[in-house]
Amino acid sequence: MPRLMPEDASLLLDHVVGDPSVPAAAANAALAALPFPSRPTPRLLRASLLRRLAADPVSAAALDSLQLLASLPSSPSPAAPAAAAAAAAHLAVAAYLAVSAPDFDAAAGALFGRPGGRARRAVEEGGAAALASDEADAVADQFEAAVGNSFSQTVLRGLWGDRAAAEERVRELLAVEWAAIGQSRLEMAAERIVGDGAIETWRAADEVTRAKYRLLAGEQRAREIEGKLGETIPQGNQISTPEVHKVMDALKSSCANLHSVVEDPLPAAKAAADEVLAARMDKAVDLNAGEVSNQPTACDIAGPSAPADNLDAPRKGTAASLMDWNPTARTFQWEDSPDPDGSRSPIHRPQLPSPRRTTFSPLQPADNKAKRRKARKWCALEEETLRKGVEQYGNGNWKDILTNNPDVFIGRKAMDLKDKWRNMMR
DNA sequence: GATTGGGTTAAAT
DNA sequence: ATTTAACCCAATC
Repeated sequence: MPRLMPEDASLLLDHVVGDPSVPAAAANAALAALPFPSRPTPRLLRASLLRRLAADPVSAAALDSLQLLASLPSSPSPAAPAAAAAAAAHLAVAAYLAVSAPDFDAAAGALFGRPGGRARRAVEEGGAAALASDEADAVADQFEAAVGNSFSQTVLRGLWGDRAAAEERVRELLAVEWAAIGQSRLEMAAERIVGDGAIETWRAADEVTRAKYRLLAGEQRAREIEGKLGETIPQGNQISTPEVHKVMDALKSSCANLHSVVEDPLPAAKAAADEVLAARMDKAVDLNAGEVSNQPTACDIAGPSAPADNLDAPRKGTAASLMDWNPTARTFQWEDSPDPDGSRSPIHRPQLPSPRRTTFSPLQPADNKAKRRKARKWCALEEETLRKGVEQYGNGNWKDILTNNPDVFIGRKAMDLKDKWRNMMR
């Protein structure tokens, strides 16, 4: 058995750490067990940052990760949703750090002050393109202006002081990023050898290499590919002894074992992406519905959908708000209001510039038919986690089980957990 | 909003 | 053709 070379370690980490269905614990174990490559693949670098963010989504270190992530060369498709999610997460974390710091003035200055503020630099020209936006500029200005102004600080705390909201922005970014992370080097190689590109690859291979391909592809697939090559399988070249058969069987079963352990990450990633897109489209539709009643075809019209919607001040409670009757109007409302009875006239509310929103157009808004998700088989880890979850949180508490295992149940809904449990109990 | 029972779809046998 | 697993819907709490 040859020693594990650094390139091999790099390939393995690229495959495992970059696979969203591999739980954090397993990825960390792999990272601890193998030398981290001196020149990691972009995918591995990205995945490492994502996992670091997942473990610690709202902190100074997270802000670093977010900025680093934005400075990486973008994934295969530099999708607009990804950039929007990155900008929203970065802004939410930076703003939360500022408002939650013991010394607002110092923190806001360090983060948003001109010219050297950490977050300011990231969102301005010359910083990461993905993080730049009019909204980010506006918020940076707000924070800068709030230094020494306790009233503005109160407003900003109300707007940005919800840690859970900031974390949610980061989780949304993680979902988008994982969905776009693409194939590992190993998967691409596998694709070339047994997938669509097989014919060309096999044609170019010499007989020794092709023999290896045959082992990797399995007997049946190899026959298919060689059939398409228009060549007969050279029986004469095959050594046929019981020993060779034993070795081949062993290889095949270890291959099968590998397949059963290493889940294809793409379906989960696709599901996660669909999830995010669907959630956004739902929001768009809901806004339209609330605004224009009795208009069944309203979904066809591009509405005021806004992915940055939840960047709003956390609006808890049921107090009536201007937002209730005029969705385009903006008002501030904060939890730690000094007059909880609401007796103060709105005229006294501070006049900070409202964060601007970038309009977001979901793909294919015309197709309102919510299409059925493609059925994706449950892997052993999911089943085991579900079993443990029912034990721990109780039968029926699907939401708890789901939200406490976000790494495992990627693209699943609470309802799916219920259905799966029903199947498992049959 | 979360959960549930009953129903539909499509893959597997 | 039948069975099974994953997914969806609408009622209910």
